[in-house]
Amino acid sequence: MFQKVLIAEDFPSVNYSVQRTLEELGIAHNIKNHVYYCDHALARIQKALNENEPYELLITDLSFDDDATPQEIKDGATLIKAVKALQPDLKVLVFSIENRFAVAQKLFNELRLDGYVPKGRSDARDLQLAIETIYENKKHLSGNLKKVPSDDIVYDFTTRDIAIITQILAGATQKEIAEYLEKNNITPSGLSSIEKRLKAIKDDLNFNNNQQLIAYCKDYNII
Amino acid sequence: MFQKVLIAEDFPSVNYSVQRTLEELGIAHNIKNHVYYCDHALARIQKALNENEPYELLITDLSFDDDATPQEIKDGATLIKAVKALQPDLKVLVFSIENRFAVAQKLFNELRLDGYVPKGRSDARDLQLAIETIYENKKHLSGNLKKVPSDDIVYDFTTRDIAIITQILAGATQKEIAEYLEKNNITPSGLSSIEKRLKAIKDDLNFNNNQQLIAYCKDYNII
DNA sequence: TCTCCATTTACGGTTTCCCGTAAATATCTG
DNA sequence: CAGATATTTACGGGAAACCGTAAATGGAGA
Repeated sequence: MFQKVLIAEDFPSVNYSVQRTLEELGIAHNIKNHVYYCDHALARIQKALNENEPYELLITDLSFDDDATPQEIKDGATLIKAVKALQPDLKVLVFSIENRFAVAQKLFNELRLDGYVPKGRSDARDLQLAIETIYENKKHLSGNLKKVPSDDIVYDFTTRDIAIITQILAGATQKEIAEYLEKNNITPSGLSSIEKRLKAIKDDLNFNNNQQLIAYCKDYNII
Repeated sequence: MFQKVLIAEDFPSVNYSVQRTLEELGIAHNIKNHVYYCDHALARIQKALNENEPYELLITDLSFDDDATPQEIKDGATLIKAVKALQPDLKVLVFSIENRFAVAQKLFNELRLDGYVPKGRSDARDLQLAIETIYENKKHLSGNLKKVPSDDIVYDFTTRDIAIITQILAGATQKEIAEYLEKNNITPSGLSSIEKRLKAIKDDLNFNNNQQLIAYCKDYNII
């Protein structure tokens, strides 16, 4: 079994139980292996590398609450990217409240993830199984992930789309949004282009009005 | 310190660490005192009462994931209401991911809650402090709750408002919503009344358009 | 440079929404 | 029951959004 495992998780209430799961797998407990910030996680991995005692596995959350301590890296995905650049062979297991299949799948594809376990009703067992699977050099995508059909096609909004939607939520009219885009050199900026883009998105997602689009964006944490 | 404490929490990853916190406070560990469903919690409290060994404290989550096991009681607030009816002197501490001050305050007022701790960066310590405070017969409202100014005035939508907004999100036009209200005997149902109501809400909340209203509802879990 | 193609903008008609006012209906009060 | 008040609806003008088409613009390649 793994000997050196790092946990990056901002909530002590979760961090503790991951520790417990590791102990049940016979992985020795060490206070230094539990960090509450992404920056600390990266620093510890770097340090371990320097000391020629690299970590074998990183278990990380995806979202980290902001607090008084300003951080360079503010979320798990960015952390994983940085970590993989530093130590490509390090196994990475995500343990997150996010339980949409598509989100996990995206991380597997983009970040060469080794495992994904959503927090949930059987997360302790799930986590244990994932660690064992990864130890055997296999990937582990938890079966407890929500595989909603519509979820597999997460609409990909461009940064311009996001800008438009953000302006809508700021209370701007479409004419004002056109002026805003022009001012910020976001092209195309014409009023007509905005109308067309919104229509195209709504057509794709089978929506009748913009309110539905806003709800969709909120549901999928796009804004 | 308390001797008999019941934990109602659906995620093992959180349940474990609450157990640990209790142990650190010298409260004896017993597998029967950790339940994963609201119905089980109520049953255990009833049983303890019958055996003349009542619980002293209930630590409960607010939201419980649905799964294959159908439940009578599906959320913490309902559980607390039922529990207080059964054993009015039982202390209740809520431990939830929800960290809005207004939500906690509402529970204090309506359910005679004894403590509220949001999951977060210092939740373990926070939880410990809360239990100690409650043991001294005092109320504990965690200082880590988000006290957003706008949060204190959560706009109170009527069931008719919710119906209108739901119809908007179903893609209905205002004319169609009027027909819908009429069909469902929700008064007033006139098109004009819908226009006026939406305008009134937007005026109150300083919004320019309905999209902002939808975003607001999503942010505050109104729909 | 010219042509072709794709993208963007301009324009006009239509629908929906917005918003004030007036009429109609309901509710309350003596 | 009459009169006063409040609520709801009807109506109409105007603004914003919607939507198709045509004109303009901008590159890429010959």
